[in-house]
Order: sequence, then structure tokens, then C-alpha cells
Amino acid sequence: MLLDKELPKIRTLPSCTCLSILSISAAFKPLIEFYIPGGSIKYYQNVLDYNDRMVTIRDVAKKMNISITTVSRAMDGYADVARDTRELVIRTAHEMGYTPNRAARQLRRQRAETIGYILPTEKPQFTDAFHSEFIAGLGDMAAESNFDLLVSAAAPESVAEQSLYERWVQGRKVDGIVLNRIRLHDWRIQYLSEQKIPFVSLERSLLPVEFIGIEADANQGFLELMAYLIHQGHRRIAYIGAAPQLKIEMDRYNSYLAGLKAAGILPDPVIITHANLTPEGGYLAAERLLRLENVPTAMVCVNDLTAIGAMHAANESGLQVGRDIVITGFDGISDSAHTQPPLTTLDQPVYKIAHQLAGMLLALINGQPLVEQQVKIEPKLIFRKSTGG
Amino acid sequence: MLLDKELPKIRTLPSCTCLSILSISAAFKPLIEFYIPGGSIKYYQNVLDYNDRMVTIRDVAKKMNISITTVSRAMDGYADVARDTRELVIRTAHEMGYTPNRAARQLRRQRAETIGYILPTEKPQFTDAFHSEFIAGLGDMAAESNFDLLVSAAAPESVAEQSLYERWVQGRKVDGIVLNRIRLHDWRIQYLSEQKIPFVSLERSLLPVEFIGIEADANQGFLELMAYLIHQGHRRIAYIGAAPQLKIEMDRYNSYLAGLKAAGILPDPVIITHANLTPEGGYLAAERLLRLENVPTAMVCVNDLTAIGAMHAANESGLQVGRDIVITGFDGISDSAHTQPPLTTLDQPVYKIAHQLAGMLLALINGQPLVEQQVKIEPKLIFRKSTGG
DNA sequence: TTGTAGGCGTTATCAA
DNA sequence: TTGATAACGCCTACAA
Repeated sequence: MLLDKELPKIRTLPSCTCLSILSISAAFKPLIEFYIPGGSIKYYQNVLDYNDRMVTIRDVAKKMNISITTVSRAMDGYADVARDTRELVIRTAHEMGYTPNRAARQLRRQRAETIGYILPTEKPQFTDAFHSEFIAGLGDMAAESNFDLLVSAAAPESVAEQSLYERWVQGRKVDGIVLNRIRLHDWRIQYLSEQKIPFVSLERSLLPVEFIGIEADANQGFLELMAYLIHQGHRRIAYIGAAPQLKIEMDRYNSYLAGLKAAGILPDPVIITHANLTPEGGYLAAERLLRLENVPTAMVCVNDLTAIGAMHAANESGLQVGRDIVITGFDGISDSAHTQPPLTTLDQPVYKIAHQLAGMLLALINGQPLVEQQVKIEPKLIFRKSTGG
Repeated sequence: MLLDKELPKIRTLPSCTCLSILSISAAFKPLIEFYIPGGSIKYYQNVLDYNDRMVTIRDVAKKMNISITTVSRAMDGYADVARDTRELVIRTAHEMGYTPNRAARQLRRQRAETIGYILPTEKPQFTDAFHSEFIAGLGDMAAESNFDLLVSAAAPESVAEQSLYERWVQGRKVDGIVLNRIRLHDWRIQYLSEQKIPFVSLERSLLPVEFIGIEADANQGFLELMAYLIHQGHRRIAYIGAAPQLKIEMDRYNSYLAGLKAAGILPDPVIITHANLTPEGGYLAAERLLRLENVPTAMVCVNDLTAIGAMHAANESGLQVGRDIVITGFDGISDSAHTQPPLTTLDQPVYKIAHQLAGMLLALINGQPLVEQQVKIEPKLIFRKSTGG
């Protein structure tokens, strides 16, 4: 089957990012049988018949007349290979198109070379641009260190979520985990701490556990936003939040309250409401608000998707957003620029945040010292038409 | 280091989906050194100190007093294990929390157990909901067969794209590939055919290569859509398409022309324009159209994102979409329900399409017979406010 | 129907 | 500074 193989052509291999979906459940593969005319049964194995074999470390070693050990160490950058040897090895490997076999390496190293992230959503159809950007950021950084990023989805506080984390941790599917949408008393943080598996998080919890990660400081921007609205003359400002046990909800809600307080406005529980971070949720919440006797003149939403839903509801009620009512978001997802009217929002550099977060996690995994354990980021206020002006 | 380990608790393992990002470039890991007081140097290896070892096939075999062979075959569903043995093995494995080690399996099988998909975009920040759903669909199906899905991004017809496909194919990163956004004369199809690596595609090319995949039939829906617009009285219907070498562009454009023809309307090249499937592109194209002397009264867009951008432009020109001008999309992404006004579109079940596509690819990879090689799907017309009504 | 043994490609240990 | 060798966990040809 193997022909005299031609070596792959020389090519540069720019680093790249790849998403990969994998299943964790045990593999019970269906049996495939072949009924041979003679009557015997064979197991069909593999149809692929590529035209050449993979280039292995042995091929490189043989070509250079050195041992595979040396090749391996040279490639991995160990100090105990002669400078010349290393350079030659790397060049030759490159020319031959050799890439270390990932499976073999993982098997030997007993590391997954993978970091994990579990989307806090019901379905894997994550239509929130926040998630896409977040994943892209994580993935790119992981790729830079030749790590995989494993992503799955599970509803927050569900049984599925718990068993997913357990499987990833206990089954060594991942060497570290990125957390997002932290809850105030988050079992995940406690669990991962106990299991002594490296993790980082966007937002901290209230648990007395050392926080390593990034925190977006909603306060400053929110105060500015509220001040702006109040300066415009708004006194009846509604709030559409998320589940109260979320850290972001607590932060943003508190900032909302602080904004009111700064202007001497008493919060009205009637126009303080909670949705679920989706357009659908925002739509329903806004609909309710708009049916009130004393309709609010502004709606401050906990994220952009909620705001998009709220705008939908407002429009349906015949209100022109930006003129009859004012709506704001939070996140700065790219869609927010193309809503009608474009959405005023607090812009977070989601991609960059995720990128840095993954970097911190990788440092943790590799036992490297972290320059900053706790990073703070200030979202930037972007004024668009949804708040008039 | 290893303590007397407690066996993991019993738990059910529902199948799950995971995205994983991985880098393909050769791994030149930075050297990490340890300066020990004595003066010697040690190589830092692994910080993790989990509390127990992984459960291997040997553990299961030992516990049951049978050979690992039997365990392996029972787990894989081979026919030559006694029914009782198999059941006992599976139950025991389950109880012990045993999951076959993926790396070892891949190494031995010489298969990546991975299918690949390269996003036809510049950046990995895929903000198009179409992509998210497509990926989710692929991933879920892959997961069902315990396959990974490798995802990366490269601009169509770029050098990066070509080298990415080459690396995946030649380096055996994937066992099969899913293609999307087919070009009329698509080098990928020719290349993958030559390399004899299994692949499936959404849309076919014009190349004389056997087509295995799914094709969305734009024609019927588009004709209905055009008929509807014309029935509403529209005579000047603009078209905002994509790059002309795309198969979807050809199909949808032809359907647009057919729709005009059916009503005896001559196409006007001035209001036939091309964008790039993004909101930004749609915005720019629509802006140009709206500056014409003889402004079109309707804009038919090649996809939802283009339509969203077009709506943005129309709104900025002071036009009320649905009343002053009519705009339509294609895809039925979830955002399209929350635009202002909600978008009339041709809805494709993207998730389901991707799911089925991956299923076909897996069958191909496993040498299983395909029930249907060529599947046709008819997008459903969804009328919303963007076309009045 | 079950068990034995060899090897997939890599890295780590130890000796040279 | 280098090389021989033994695992890592799994699958499978072959023998029993």
C-alpha cells in the first residue's frame, strides 16, 4: 500500500487557531461487518488510503543520522543540545514537514494540552456574539501555546453542568478551566479549588478563595451612563437585569442604584426587572414595563442582547427608540452598531479579555509566575442613537 | 504522590458536545528552568498534582479478572465477546468511571477521530450567527460518534486557506472535511478529491466531481418572495449579492433574475450590486443604492447580515423599512427576528443541515453506506415587518 | 470466546 | 552533549 513516498513540499507553517468539538461520552462504536462470499466475516476497519505516511520523529532522526532523543529535545528547546544541532534539527524538521504527533505526545506527557470552557447556556447554539468573541480569544491564545480549547455548553446550576465539570476534571480532559458568568456563591470555584486544578475567571465570586482572573469594573462607566441619562432629563429609568445570583448582575445593578442615588432619585421596584441575558428575555421584560401606567422613559439593560430585545418591544409598541424612549446595553458586541437605532452601550474588549484570561491560565498550568493575578478592565461608554443625540 | 485512591463516584455520562481550539503549528515550547540552591538545573515538568490517577483499561481488567483485550472489545461492541461478559464489562467500566484514553486510542488507530471545518472568514471572531449554528450542528453530530471537530478560519482563496487545508490533509489532522461557501470552480473540491480524503459540502460546485452533501434550493422560495414583492407593487427591486464566484450567489442571483422575468421586468444593472455577506458590506451597498436618482423601493439581500446592514443604511437615510422601503434577507438567523423591523427572510435550518452534513461525512469516513448522497433542502419563507404587512 | 504480545510516536530516565 | 531504552494506554493479529 505504501509507495515510495515523496517528501512533502517545504512550507512555512503560520500559527493558526482551530476550534474542535469533541465528545466525552464513552465510545461504543457500532460494529461494522463484511459478509465475504466465502461465508466468513471480516471487520471493516478503515477506508482511508492516503498517498503517503506521516513524517515521524524517526524519519527526521534517520535523515540526520542522529538519535530521536536529540531531535525531540532540540524541538522542545531543551538547553542540553548543541546550538548547531538544534538549529539543524529544527530546519530539517521544517523542511520535511515534520510536526510532532499530538496524540503520542499527550499520551506520553499525560497532559491533555487542553484548556476548557463551558458555555453558560442551555444549548450549544450560542448565538450571542459575546460568546463567539470570548471563545475566539481563548482559542487564539491557547493556539499560541499549542493548546487545545475544549468548549461545551451547559445550563448554569444544572446537573448537566456539574457532571460536565466533574468529567473534565476527573477524566483529565483539560489541564485548566476558564470560568465566566460567575455566581455569587459559585460551587465551581469551590470545586476547582479543592481539586487543585488551575482555573481563572472573568469576574470573581464572593467566596473567600484567592481570585485569579479579570474583572470588568462596571461602576465607573455605569455612573457616567446614568449621569448622562439624568442630565438628559430622565427621572424614570428602568433596569432590566439578569439572574440575581450572577456577579455581573450584582455589580451592574449596584452601579445602577448608585447612579440613581447620586442624582437623589429613589429606586422604584416596579421598574426594576430581571431577564435572562437573551433578546427574548429582554423583549418580555420590556413589554411588561411598557404596559405600566407610568411608563419609564429610559431602560438600562444588563447586556446588549437584552437591550436588543427591549428595543424590539419598544418598536412594537410604536415607540421610536432614541426619541420616545431611551435604551442602553452592555458588552459592545458588533451587532450593537447595526441595530435600529444603533445602541448606546458599555464596550468591553471581549476578545482581548478572553485572550489575556487564557494567557493567565496557561501560565498557571505551566507553573510560570503570573505578572498580574488580578486584572481590572474599564468598559468604555459608546454613545449611539438609542439614547438620542 | 499517589494516595490510596478512592474510586470516582458512579455517574451517568450523557453525550455532550465540545468545541476545542487547537494549534497546528509545530510546537517549540519555551524552556523552563529551575535553579536549585545547590546549583544544578532541573527541567520543570508539570505542576498539576491531582488527587488520583486516571482509570485505565488495565484497572478495569484487573478488577474483573479478565484480560484487557476482552475489555477493549466489549467496550467497542465487537461481536466476539459473550453477551454476559460484555454487559458486565460495560457496567463495571461505567462504575469505575473509565473512559478510553483518547490520545492512546488515536495513536494506536492512526486516526485523528476528527473532522474539520474551515470558516470562510478573515478572522476567527465569527460573529455571524450562521457560523455559530453551523459549527454547533457539526459538533453535535461529531460528538455523537465521539469525533472531534476542528475549526479554523481563513479568508477564501487566500494563501492561508490553501496551506491550512494542506496541513490538515497531509498532516492527518482530520479524517474528513466539511466544505461550505463553495466557489463555482473550487480548488478545494479538486484537491480533496485528488487526496482521496472524505469530504462533504453544503452546495455543490460546477466541477465534474461527484457531489456528496446538501444543497439548499433557493429557487422556489426566491420566486415566491419576488412574486410577493411584485404583487405588492414593487417594480424597482434591487439586489445586494455576494462575490460572484460563490455558488450561493449564482443560485440566488439567478433566482432573483427568474423572479423578475416571471413578472416581465427587465433587470437593471444599476441596482444589482455585490457585497461581502457582512452587515458592513450590506450597509455600504445599500448606501450607494439609496443615493441613486431612481431609488429602488425594495432590496433583496443574499443573506441576513447583508440585509441587517442594508436596513441600517436605510434607517440612516430617514427611510422607514417596511413602509418607505422593503428589505429581505436569507438564512433565518435568530437575530433576524429582533431587527427593527423584524426581517423577512428565507429560513434555512442551519443547525439541522450541519448536523446531517456531519453525519454524511462520518458515514463516509467509516465506510458505511450512505442512504442519500445528495440531499436537497427548501428554505422556508418567513414574512415579517420588513416587507410591510 | 478469551488471552498474549507487539507496537503506534513521543518523551523521560539513565548511562555513555 | 548525545544515545539506548522503557514506558504512556490502547487496539488487534494471532494463538489458545
